Amino acid sequence: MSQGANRERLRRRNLSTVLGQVHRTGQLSRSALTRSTGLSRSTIAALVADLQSRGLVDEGPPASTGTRGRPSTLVHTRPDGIGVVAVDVQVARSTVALVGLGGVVRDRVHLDHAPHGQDVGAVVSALTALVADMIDAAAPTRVVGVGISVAGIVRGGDGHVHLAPNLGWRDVHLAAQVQSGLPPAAPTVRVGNEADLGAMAEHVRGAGTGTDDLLYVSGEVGVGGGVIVGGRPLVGSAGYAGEVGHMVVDPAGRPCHCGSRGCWETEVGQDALLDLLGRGPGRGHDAVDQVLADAAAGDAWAQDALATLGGRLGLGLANLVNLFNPQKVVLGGMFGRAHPHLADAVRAELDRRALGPARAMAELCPAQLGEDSSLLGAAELALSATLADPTTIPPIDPATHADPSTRTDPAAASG
Amino acid sequence: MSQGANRERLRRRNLSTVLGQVHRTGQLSRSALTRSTGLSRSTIAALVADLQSRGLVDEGPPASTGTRGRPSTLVHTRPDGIGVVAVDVQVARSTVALVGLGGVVRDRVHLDHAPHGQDVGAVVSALTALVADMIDAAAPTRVVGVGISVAGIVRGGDGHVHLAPNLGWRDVHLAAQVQSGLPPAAPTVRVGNEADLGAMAEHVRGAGTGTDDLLYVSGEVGVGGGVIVGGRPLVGSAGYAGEVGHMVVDPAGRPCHCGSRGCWETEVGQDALLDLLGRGPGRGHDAVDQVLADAAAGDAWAQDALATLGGRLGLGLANLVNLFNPQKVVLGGMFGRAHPHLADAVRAELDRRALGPARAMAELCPAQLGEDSSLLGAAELALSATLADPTTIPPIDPATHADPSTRTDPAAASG
DNA sequence: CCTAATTTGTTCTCCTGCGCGACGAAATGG
DNA sequence: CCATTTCGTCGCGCAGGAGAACAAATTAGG
Repeated sequence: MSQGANRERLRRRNLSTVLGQVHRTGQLSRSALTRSTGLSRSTIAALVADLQSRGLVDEGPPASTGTRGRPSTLVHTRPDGIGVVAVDVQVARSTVALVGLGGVVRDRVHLDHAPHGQDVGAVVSALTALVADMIDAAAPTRVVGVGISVAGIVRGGDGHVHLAPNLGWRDVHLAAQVQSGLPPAAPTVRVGNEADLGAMAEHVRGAGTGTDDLLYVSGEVGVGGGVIVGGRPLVGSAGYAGEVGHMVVDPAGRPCHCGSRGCWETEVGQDALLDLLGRGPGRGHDAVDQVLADAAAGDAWAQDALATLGGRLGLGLANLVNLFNPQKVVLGGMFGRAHPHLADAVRAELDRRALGPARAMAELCPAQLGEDSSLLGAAELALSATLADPTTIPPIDPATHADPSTRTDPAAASG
Repeated sequence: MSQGANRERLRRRNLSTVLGQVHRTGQLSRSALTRSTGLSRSTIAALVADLQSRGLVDEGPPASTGTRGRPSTLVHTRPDGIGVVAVDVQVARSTVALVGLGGVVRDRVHLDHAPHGQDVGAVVSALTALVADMIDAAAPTRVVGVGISVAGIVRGGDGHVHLAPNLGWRDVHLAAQVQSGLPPAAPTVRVGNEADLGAMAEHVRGAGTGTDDLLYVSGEVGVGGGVIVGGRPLVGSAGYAGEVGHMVVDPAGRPCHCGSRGCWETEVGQDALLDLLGRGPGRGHDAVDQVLADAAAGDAWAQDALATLGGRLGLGLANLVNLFNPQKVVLGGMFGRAHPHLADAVRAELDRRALGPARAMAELCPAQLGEDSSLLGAAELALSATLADPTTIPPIDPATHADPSTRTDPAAASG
């Protein structure tokens, strides 16, 4: 249950703390590290040197801060140190990207899918090939993880996709399939839910920076949710947590594909918006953008529809605010794009439904990372093992000449 | 943000881990500690000796386990070492108890309240006096904390009760008031929500032992909820999290005292049950017990009413299961007492509404601690600071003769 | 009843890893 | 140009956990 802490774990933890901070901020002085960690200067020096020997960070020239005293050395992520391959699987097309430590997208490839459903195996094979290519092309950057974002019900432990309705997937062992299509020395493949990963990304480098309790709700065809609790993602006992889309908001409401009735996403999903305007549930994304354009141009009908949607959105958000007491409520996807037209209605409903103190501290804001949020979240997922234990990255020993297999994943043994 | 770990904190953490395990299990061998913590035998010996010197634990004679080899020394909580005063504030009467390390209730006093509302100040003063008496009477046990359970919206940080509808309280600085009524040397007073504390208690020593992700839902006049996520209580950014009672399950439902409509607790609270049977919203608790007795005696109307209530309960629980993906759903209060009559209807609704994988792993069970769950949770709350940092308890130095002020709280400085 | 095997407690030494103080280096301010 | 401030580096001290060696306490088996 509770782990004891020995020297090894102590060092690991401190390395993890320092690397994590550099990763988040990208650039940070040693003295800032001493302050934020409470560790001494000599310890910080030793930790940074350790991380440097593993090729994870580098020190740059000190930058004057205008204050008195000797300026502190800057620590930054090493551009070609390590990286991960992040994959965002979407309906129309998927994205495969090489993301470096610090969250920089260094390379990006798209894969268009056939318009009306495609064999799951074919999609997975094509993606796997792209991942393999990207790992190869990344050299000399060592790829330490692969993260995949899927809009569906994903078991965290083994990356099994139980159901991804919009992709038409059911019971796909995604992580295992991709892993088996990669060379044996390839890094571990992990899979996460799109919204959970979006929440993570917004928490680390988006609208939720510096906020340890946030709620991310993303509107697409369905509605996805991700929760950060105390700075950590809420996963539940098997990684299924955060499924906000099927929260019942009206027991007698419209039937949902999940078998229940009156699920939130039947009320605030793409089709619900189009239905409000009498436009059929056709090609969702483009039609929604049309509504947003209309509303922006002053179309009262579109504005009304969005306000109605905002009310329904606010109803569900009120429940979630009561349950999670977040500092920020970040709206992503369609809700983020429609934020200007929704916000007033959402806030009004929150005022009506959510309990006073929890309501008062929950700040509503749109996502900042846009299309990239799930992709960057997938990168965070892939990086998480390394961030938690930087000692899995072997030191670059100048004596022993660089072994090509160094690019493999030494983190596989970690739990 | 992320704390660095130095030697001091390392030791603190290890002491905390060991003490926490002894506290939970009450009795545990040294060798079990080495296994569960991963620390060496010599380290465990040193840690236990340290805790022993602070009067927190003691070693008993080794008990043969039937296996080969030398039997391991048993470590148990020290009966008269430290304790906390736990208070459970309820409508009709409150309880003040002295609870020792290990969760043993060593003394218990009740305070009956006037039938129809009483001045808040009078209640608080009376409780404070009882707490002070109990601290005095506890000697030589050192009282290291005071924990109070209240059915209401409580700010975790400073123990401010924003609203406790059933008590008729609004904006009561409960922690501060009680604290100011105690001697200056008295330990810190903390306040928590009844259901959050109930969840904690069931997690530590009730139906949720060994379960790190559980959901506790308690039915009284209203409906309270507490969530344990990854072994830790879900508090949110200000401690307001877990307010399940005002989850809207029917936007056009009955008006709730909170100002919203169709809140879950208007559908499954005590009055909702009585309403189903055409019995007015009178004296809740006794009337509910009568319904339960009727149902147990075979009264079909009562059974039907409970089944209907179970369906509504299941609806909300389905939402929560989707959101939190718990391993266990623990029903407390009225729901726990009515479990035999509710369970089938709840399970049926869960099957219909909750998503497959999350539903499959969520086990429904009644609470085990009954009336005492919030009280024991309050004790856990009061103990938490000491459990997190046992070094706040000074060693009992035989050289320096026992200082009477040792009974004060050295944990006040902890964050 | 006695011996072998096994597991644990105890003690001792070793060594890692962090804090601290001293000193030099690099900036600002007057 | 010097005082002041802040920071990096180096050396030392030390806390605390690991591991080995030995003693102790039990079971298994004859």
